[in-house]
Amino acid sequence: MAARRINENLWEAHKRQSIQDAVVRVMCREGVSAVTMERVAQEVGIAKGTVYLYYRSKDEILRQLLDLDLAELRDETVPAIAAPGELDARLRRYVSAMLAFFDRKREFIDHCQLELSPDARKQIRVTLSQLYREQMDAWDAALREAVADGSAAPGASGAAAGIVSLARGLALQRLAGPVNEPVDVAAASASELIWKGLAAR
Amino acid sequence: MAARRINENLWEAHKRQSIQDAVVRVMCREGVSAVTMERVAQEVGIAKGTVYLYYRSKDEILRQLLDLDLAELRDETVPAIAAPGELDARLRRYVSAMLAFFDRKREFIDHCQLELSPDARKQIRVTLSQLYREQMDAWDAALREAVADGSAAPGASGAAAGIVSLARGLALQRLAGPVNEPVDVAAASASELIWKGLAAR
Amino acid sequence: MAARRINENLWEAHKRQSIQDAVVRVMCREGVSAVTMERVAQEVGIAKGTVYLYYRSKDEILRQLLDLDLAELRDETVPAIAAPGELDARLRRYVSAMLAFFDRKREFIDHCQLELSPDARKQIRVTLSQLYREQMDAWDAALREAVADGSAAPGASGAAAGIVSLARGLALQRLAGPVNEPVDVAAASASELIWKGLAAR
Amino acid sequence: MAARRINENLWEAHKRQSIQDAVVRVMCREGVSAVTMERVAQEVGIAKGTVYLYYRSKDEILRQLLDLDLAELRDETVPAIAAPGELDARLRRYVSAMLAFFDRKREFIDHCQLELSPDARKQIRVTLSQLYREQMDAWDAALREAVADGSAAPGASGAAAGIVSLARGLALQRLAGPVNEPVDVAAASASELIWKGLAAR
DNA sequence: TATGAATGAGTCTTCATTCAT
DNA sequence: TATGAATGAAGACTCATTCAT
Repeated sequence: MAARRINENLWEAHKRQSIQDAVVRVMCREGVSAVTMERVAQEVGIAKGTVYLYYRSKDEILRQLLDLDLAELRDETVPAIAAPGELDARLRRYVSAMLAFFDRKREFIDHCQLELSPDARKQIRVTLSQLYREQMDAWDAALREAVADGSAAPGASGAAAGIVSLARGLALQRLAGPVNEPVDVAAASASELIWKGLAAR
Repeated sequence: MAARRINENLWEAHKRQSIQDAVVRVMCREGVSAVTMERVAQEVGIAKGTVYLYYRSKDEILRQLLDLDLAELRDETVPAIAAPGELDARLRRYVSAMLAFFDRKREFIDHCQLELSPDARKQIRVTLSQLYREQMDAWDAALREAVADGSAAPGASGAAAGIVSLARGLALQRLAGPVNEPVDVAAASASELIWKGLAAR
Repeated sequence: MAARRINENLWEAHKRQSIQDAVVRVMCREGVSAVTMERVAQEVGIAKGTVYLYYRSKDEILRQLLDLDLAELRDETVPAIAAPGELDARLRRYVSAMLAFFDRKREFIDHCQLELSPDARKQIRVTLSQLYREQMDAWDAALREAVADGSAAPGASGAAAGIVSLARGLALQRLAGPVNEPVDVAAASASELIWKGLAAR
Repeated sequence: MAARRINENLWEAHKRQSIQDAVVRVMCREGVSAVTMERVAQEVGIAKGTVYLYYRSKDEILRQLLDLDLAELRDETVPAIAAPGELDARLRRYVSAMLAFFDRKREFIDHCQLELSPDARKQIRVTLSQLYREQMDAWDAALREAVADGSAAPGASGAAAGIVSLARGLALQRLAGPVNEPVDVAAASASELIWKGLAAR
């Protein structure tokens, strides 16, 4: 009986997942405006009405899609900043995580800030904003510590915003065009830029 | 006759401008979904049908809107990179221009990557991508030159992508939340971050 | 074998009854639009598909519901008219029965004239119409008899339609607002109105 | 200019009227469930979207339809009760007005208590209830006066509810089946029933 | 040139009914 | 006999676009 219940949940989760996937596929291939309930159902291979057995509304689908992605992004970045290890290594890993995430979500993220109800949009924006704030706070703490123990230059502690911005900008950059470099390489050069600076000494 | 023609063109340009302005106003105040032809016409103070005398379609309006903005962004950033002067000053001016632009367009840009036809979206993306490529090329040239004359560290020449990304990420960062610092200050710290790096020496 | 058959029939009748009851409960508590097959099944505690083992369609359920109620109304009113006893007492009992029925069905009847297929509606209308015709016929007979034996005024024999109408209107009146008087009292004053008339003598 | 404005209003009123008429026609001929926006538009001979230029929603159409009818019913009945003249004549005229109204609206009214949003239904019910209350109050006053000047029997003053109920029941009676008698005749016998009573004297 | 009434394709959503298990 | 996931027809409503005036 319990097994039965678990299987049902698994099945439902699987169905929800396939709907989410279909949304992403349609969005990427055909653009946001193609994401209609009809088209999504067709993509999954089910009837329009069936989608409503798994989601109450179109809005709920998109909302969950973003929620899950934002949670994923948080889990992959914030802990990396506070992790033990040398600061420059952490910097590299953080930028790496950012780039990898955006590479993975590519076109979806690029499209997805829209077609949500105004409420949902506001919520997403708040969440995203909190997330970057968390990253900045983590960097702020990490930098202060590094300055204190001498591994970073005095004054470095103000750079948190810059680091997060660089990672974010780099990620968006990669979304726009064809990806030229592997994540690791891009992350390494960005980290080095920040770490060493341009100036000749 | 020629004067007549010129006046007509002036008049038409003026009308098109007021339509563009109306779109931006509505978008910022009421959100993307409020941007209907009806609402736009009402905002301009003309009839719905009249809008179609100046633009073939809604899509054309949005497309032009973005085109103009992108051109503006290009004019304000690319020349700044190649301008004469010290490299760090140019870096600061470049970042400054980026931030100022996004600050100015704030809510509009934030909303506007959508509601376009798939074609228009693709075009915008290409244009934007070209623009950032131009910025990167300009930085690449500037950096090589600086390395050659010793004002930048050897190796700095690979940092073009990072600089552009940082500026872009910083700009988006400012779009998300309330703006805390003036453009100048933010640009100065970002530039310094890149210029000096974090590492203690 | 026969017993088996009887049991099955009993079981089926029981199931059908519980479905009918569920419909009434949902209709009264949540309004007509809440009466979906899903909601009804849930109220009975069975699956949606199971309902279709007992009724061919939603329409059939509602049709039977009304049929049963109309039969009930008939059984409670028509015999009362022809029953032995003084005419004014019978009048009072008739009106009483009408009011009691509508009081009992209250919200149900009030809602139930709809959501039926056009066919079903027509049928119900015919049946209801027949019922009131029966009541009128019964009153007509009763009145003629009373006139003949001198207990009613000559001319009273044309009043059948009026009596039935008054009872019906009174019943609907009570459906509309909060019920102020007990059935007996309301029936007594209505009967007296008809029996004695308004005119000063 | 003013004329222009007036013409526009006339035109709009005319359009709204033709929509209302179409709704009634469809409702009567094909039943409530046939009243879809599509069908209504088709009946008027316009496009679906055009209906929405004149009414915000389906609900608004039905609501207005009922509002107008209820106002009409009120205007035709309440004043008749308080009008000068003999009480029995006023009784006859009142019943007459009720019957005439329901005859006129026939099938429409019979169908129309539904398909409204719960809110609208509640409002209609309240309004209708108030209307009958007004009729009862008017009768109450009229009866007291008549008792005071001796033209009605003492005790008649309690009959207001009965009169209104009789008229209402009679009206519904006529809705149900084919109409056998002219309004006048039916009203006359109902009035006489109430006025003289059944009892032999 | 300007209007705005009219259009109808397209969207989300509901729910009676079916059918494989 | 019972289930409930799946279906898809149908309905309300929106809005870019057209066109007669």
